[in-house]
Amino acid sequence: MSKYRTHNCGELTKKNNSQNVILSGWINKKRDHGNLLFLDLRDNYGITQCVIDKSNKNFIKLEKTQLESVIKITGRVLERSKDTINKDIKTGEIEITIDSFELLGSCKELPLPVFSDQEYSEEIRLKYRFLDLRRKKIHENIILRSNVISFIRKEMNELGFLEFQTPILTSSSPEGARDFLVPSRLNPGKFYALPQAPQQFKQLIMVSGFDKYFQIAPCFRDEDARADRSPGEFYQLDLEMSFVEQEDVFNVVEKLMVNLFSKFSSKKILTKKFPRIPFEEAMMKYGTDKPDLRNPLKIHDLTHIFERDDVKFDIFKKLVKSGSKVRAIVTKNTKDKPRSFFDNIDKWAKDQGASGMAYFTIEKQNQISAKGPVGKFFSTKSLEEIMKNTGAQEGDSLFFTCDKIKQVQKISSIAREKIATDLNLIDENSFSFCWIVDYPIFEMGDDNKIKFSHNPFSMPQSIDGKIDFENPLNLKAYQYDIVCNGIELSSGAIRNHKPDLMYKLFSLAGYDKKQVDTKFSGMINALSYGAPPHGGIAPGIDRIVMLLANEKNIREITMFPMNQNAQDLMMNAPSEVSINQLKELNLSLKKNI
RNA sequence: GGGGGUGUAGCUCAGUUGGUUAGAGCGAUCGCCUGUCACGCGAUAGGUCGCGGGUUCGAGUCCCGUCACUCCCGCCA
Repeated sequence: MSKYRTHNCGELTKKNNSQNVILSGWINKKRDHGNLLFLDLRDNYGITQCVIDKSNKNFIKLEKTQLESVIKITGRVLERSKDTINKDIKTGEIEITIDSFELLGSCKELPLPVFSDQEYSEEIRLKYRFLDLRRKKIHENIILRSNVISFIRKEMNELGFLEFQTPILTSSSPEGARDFLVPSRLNPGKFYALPQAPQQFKQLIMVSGFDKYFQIAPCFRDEDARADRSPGEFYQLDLEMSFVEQEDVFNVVEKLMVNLFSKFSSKKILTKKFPRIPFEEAMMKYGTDKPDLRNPLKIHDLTHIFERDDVKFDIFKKLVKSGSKVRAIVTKNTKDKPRSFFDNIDKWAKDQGASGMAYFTIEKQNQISAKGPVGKFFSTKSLEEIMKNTGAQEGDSLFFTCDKIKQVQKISSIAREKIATDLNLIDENSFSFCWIVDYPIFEMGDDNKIKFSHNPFSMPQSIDGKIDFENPLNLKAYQYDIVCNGIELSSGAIRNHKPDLMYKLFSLAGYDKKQVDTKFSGMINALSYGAPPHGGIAPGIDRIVMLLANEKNIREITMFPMNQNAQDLMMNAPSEVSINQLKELNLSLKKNI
């Protein structure tokens, strides 16, 4: 029998009536009636009410013991009378009559109340994270995270994947995010880098013949924080498979996501087979490559309407002539919405840096007409054409925006979100997954040079067995993203396992063979000794847990997060180091830091 | 690097047009209370109004600067 407990604080029921028990835990709450004291004892498993009265010699001592102190009590389970049952806790049918107690760990005056629904500043929460983590909601989030990770491990093992660790001290990668560097003592002047992802290692694992690999992999990128992005480190479910095509990877991930999300959330998954949306189509319909498909609104291109002579909306017509595009969003049956609804969206668009959003509502008396500030510029025929193009009907409204392609995509994408939110069109009780596929390999850089738009290791798609190297900007890759509720969970690809093809693609981006050999020596060398076709993906664990826990901030699902300035306020990291440590590493600091 | 928000008691917040001694709830301390489960009642302690400067007879309040936290942009192959 344990010295500290016979039961935990979440398991006793009336079945245990009149048993003698020992419980240990934190004092969650005291209700002191002067001669009678109720004390809620809490541990990881639950809360149990304990009672003591003044006839017990321990009464005064216990009455004075601080909240959040850790105590051990011995006592007897007593079934509560009907009118004193607490239905809110698992152990609410019983209480413990305290016989004696022992103070195991005393607690000073608390810098933040643990038992409370209050919100606290991030600063105090992070500094006293061990107290913050005792609180119910975040405690449960962290447990959820643990359960999600074990579930993933179990599923992956059952699917025949092997889990391997890859090095944490590795080499700096030439492209991508900023690296965290670690100076090498044995190699003065040289640095390790922490991996941004185990990308090259997992491909090497495939070349080594292990067939299917996964890892709950820590990844390190020295980039600025966001609400959904920790500074410094995050975790991916990194996976890679040999002898597969894109659909094989999709099948594994779809099955995993559906199992995972249905096990850990009661929200419904809208489509169990995730729609595949080509990148170009996503950019057109949603203005982004991470569309929230819970949102029923779609974006329509109406540029050609503004080339018609019977449309007199000159501001847009002029812009269209100089190469701008017009995009529109249709809202169903909004003819009775107040003027303020439309004006708010126009004002909002202006706040977002757009020139605003023009709008009108389609009406029909004798013939189709448009009602609204710019309605008079549209002829009946042009309106009929708009209705044909967009599926809009009488009583529907259209919101227009006109700008250069990138800006018009951006503003229409966030307008789609804004309008749907205003009209309450998004079903918060669902998950909507999709695959974005057919990413272009290259894009035109600001310097008018062709550059890789994503991962340079992706396999280009061929048409009729041929790859069209003459038009590199048209080349598509077997590269894909998985998106859920507008959040990018991950991107992945079928890899380019042919060195010749890799040299060719790099040459299109302006790298000669020698540069490729230097930059990616490990990879390119390995691919030259018999590499299997392979591909994979790496869904972000943190974002998955955020979706499952319904949290907007990554710190709510991270045990010991850093603040926005990448500092750990509890451990005081980063910190200064001694002169000797620097000396050993052959480092010196600039004086004026 | 840039933009927005916040900063008043241990915690969460209020503080009017610039005007006497800066308040409340929770927590702490002390006292009363034997059926509470956000127990109740009474009292006490607790403040560099983030920091520095300015305007003013007078600044928590107005102005300038600065720091911290946070959200966003840039960045994130």
